[in-house]
Amino acid sequence: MNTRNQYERNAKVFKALCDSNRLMIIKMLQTGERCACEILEGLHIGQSTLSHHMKILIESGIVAGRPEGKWMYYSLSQEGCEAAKNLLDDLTRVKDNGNREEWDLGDLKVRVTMSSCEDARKMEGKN
Amino acid sequence: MNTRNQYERNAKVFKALCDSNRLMIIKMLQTGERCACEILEGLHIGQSTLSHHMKILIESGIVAGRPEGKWMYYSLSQEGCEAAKNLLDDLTRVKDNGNREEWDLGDLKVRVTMSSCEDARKMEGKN
DNA sequence: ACCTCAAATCTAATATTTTCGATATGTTAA
DNA sequence: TTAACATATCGAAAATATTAGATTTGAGGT
Repeated sequence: MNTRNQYERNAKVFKALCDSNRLMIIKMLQTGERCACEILEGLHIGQSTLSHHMKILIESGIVAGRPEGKWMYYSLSQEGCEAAKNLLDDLTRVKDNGNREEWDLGDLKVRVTMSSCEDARKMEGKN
Repeated sequence: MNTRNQYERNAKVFKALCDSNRLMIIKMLQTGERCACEILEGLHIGQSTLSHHMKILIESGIVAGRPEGKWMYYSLSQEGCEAAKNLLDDLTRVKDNGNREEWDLGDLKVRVTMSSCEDARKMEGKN
């Protein structure tokens, strides 16, 4: 079942992708592991801001960090990227009505099985 | 070439996906077209808030709207969903170094061709 | 031990997003 | 044409996210 929390968690993955600086960082990592200082040079942001963005990317699972001495190396996590793609696939997959899931949405559990506002209207007073 | 604007535009698609209410709306549309009033009943938000979310979803291309009389029917746009998936695929695809794209990132054009901070260090004073 | 450097954390300012209530627009029904 | 209804838009409040500067932490190097 999909709870509100599930949606929050899923939204978190996409949140990682909805800032243009973070998209640029991901682009940079496509060609391989990079250390923070390299990434920093390409972006017009401060060091603490970069650190904040990297934290969000790592928490989303899309990026992995590998500390080495003073440096921190970042790379795309294939598992995380796959997970994000699967999530988007699931989300955009069209289901036929027979496969209808139950949502944790109260009344809607009933209402969504109706085909239109007109039908819903006929129900008025019945529940 | 990827400009800053390109990243802004791409981020917009993901922005549509990073709110839990919008994810719930998308889930509802998986089983087919729904009118705004139906969607509204399942969510604990006001009517104007729903309208705002639907606008964001439509502008991202993921959802399509079909007005019919007083009602507005929403559905998943297969084109928009495909575009979002392609975008995510592109973003998470690992490239080998030969295919390196040029980014609109100033100095980084040079720097990203180096393999580590150590190498970069050797360059100091040379540019 | 001390100094330097890279990165993370803390704090506060600013910008953006979400939300709601009120109002406007546009459609249908009486 | 008015009334009732569905949705969109406007304006403001509240919640979140982004950012930078200052400070802290932790790893080397001297």
